[in-house]
Amino acid sequence: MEANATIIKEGAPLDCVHVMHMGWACRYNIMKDGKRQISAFLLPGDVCESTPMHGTLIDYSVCTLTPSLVKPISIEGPLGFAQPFDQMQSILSGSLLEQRLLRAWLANVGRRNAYNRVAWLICELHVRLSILGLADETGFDCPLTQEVIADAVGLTSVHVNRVMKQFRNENLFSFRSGRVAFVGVEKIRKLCGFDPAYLHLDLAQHIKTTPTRRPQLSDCP
Amino acid sequence: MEANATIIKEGAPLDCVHVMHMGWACRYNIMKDGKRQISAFLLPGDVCESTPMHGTLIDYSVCTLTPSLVKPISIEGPLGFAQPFDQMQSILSGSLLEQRLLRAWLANVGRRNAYNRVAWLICELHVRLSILGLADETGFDCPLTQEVIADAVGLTSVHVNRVMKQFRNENLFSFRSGRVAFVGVEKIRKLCGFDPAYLHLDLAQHIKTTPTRRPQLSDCP
DNA sequence: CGAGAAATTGAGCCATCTCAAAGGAGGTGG
DNA sequence: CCACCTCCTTTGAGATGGCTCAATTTCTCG
Repeated sequence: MEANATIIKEGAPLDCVHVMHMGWACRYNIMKDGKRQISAFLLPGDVCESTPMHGTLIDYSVCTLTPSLVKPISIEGPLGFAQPFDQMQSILSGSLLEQRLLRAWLANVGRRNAYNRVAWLICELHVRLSILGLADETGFDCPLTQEVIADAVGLTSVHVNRVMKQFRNENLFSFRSGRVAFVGVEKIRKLCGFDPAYLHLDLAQHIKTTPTRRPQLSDCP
Repeated sequence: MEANATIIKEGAPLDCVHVMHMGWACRYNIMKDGKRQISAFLLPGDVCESTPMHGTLIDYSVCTLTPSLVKPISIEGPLGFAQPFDQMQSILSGSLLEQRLLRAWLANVGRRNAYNRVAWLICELHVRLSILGLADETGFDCPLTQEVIADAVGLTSVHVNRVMKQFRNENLFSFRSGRVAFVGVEKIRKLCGFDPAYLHLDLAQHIKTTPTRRPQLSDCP
């Protein structure tokens, strides 16, 4: 799929599950006044549907942020029918993980200032990408626009820009031309109160459908 | 239970489910700097555990806000074992609803100003309480402190107070001595962009464990 | 009636927003 | 390979919404 392609439209009934194989996407809502709130970033291995229950009306939209490989998986009939228990379990784990992320995001937006908010998001992305083998201590490739980041953390793109500049000046990390380059991750985590364990990301394994070695973003043409 | 009693402590493993029968509670997280973010209000009929999966580590705390009647229900063994499918289904529906609420809250905190944010929360509470028969067009009893509201919507209690004053002056509703008294609900919904359908609250029925007629808050001593 | 909690109010500050313009960077047609 | 276009980033200036701090008043309840 192209960058900026719609995968899921708010209000549609769920009849099929989309798994990200390559590329980035985001889950979001558009408010009456046109503002957008992003509620999740979807990375390789993630499922676009936050709770893949057949027939439910979806309360968010999903679109790609980069060229992506998205695999749709059809669901036959209502869940809990013809579906092994294990699968149900793993859907539940996935749903649990989504909730944890959402609560963490809510706290991030509700109770941190712009500076820590952005730093925290960077830390989260770093952890998640590390698990996928898409990040290391030096940093990671990040296709996010400052405006996208702004919509995720409840700020203005202008202000995100200023905060980024501050990070650069303070020699914490730089975010330029699609790459987040760390100077020291620990320092960043400390200042924004990021706890890498908060997600219990071991759980994430349950919902991954692809093998341990994930496709690299760099594999992409 | 007393008001202000802890029902669930963050970090504990889930081994039992708590159903609210009477009174209000809230789910929250305390941040490293001591700030609190409330992520949900729990009303009669609600389950304190947002995803009752046995053994999972809970990433939030829950405490009562009023004197409450809370019924613990033990879970025998891991979920999906000795549990009928229907139950699993309803846990999943519950989890889905929690997610919808969380996304709505995130958008509320991330993308609305103080005024609309508080108005929106009031609207949500009104809808949920209406379903329980605890609210009507004239308003509802609301035991929330301005500080609690502030912690839910990412503001300061001082500022919540000023916003409340504005609502009063503009003749939209008043919030005094534990009662939200509407002048006109529709006007409020319109101004803050509240859509009563967003939660698909019909779904809520799935996770309720108590009969249609709920205990009234006013039944409480 | 007294004590503690919650609500209210004022004054001043500053974080973040808005508006606007200017500078890259990559992509495409000629 | 250049000119141009578009999208993104960067920067400035000024406005303001929401915060902090602190004092006062009102409620609630024993």
